[in-house]
Amino acid sequence: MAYWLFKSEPDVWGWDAQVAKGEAGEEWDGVRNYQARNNMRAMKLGEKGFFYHSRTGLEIVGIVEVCAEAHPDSTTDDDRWECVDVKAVRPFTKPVTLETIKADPRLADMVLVNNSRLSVQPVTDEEWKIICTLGDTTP
DNA sequence: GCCAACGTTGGC
DNA sequence: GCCAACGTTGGC
Repeated sequence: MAYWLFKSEPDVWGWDAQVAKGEAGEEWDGVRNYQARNNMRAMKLGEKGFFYHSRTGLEIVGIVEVCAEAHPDSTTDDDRWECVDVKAVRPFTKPVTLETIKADPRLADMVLVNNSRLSVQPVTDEEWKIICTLGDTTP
């Protein structure tokens, strides 16, 4: 069971919008980066990921679950691009800010810290547990 | 709003 | 196949 992190600008697609989609979930479309796409191709049904607000939020606000494995991105005719569907699982009691993550030496190797431009990233089991604890939610 | 970092494109 | 130019992302 792998863990992931999805990044989005809250003005464009935020946690509230994700929650509004309910159980049906929504395509994580618009990704035009091979590394991010490859990460989505590796995702299995039921795997979980963090939902991160970039640019105007800079914090992890909740947990989403993969509810459809990789399929063609409906927002383009270019067959190189695929995406998964995700649905909101639960919000964090306390959002975990980038500042908090950077300040924690145990999280120094996170992709979020070292490659901030990658919009879909893997998260290790250990990082997952630590951040869930910081966010006051069950892993 | 700025700008550094990164990824992609395209001419050679 | 290289690399300069360009566009985009995201933290500040």
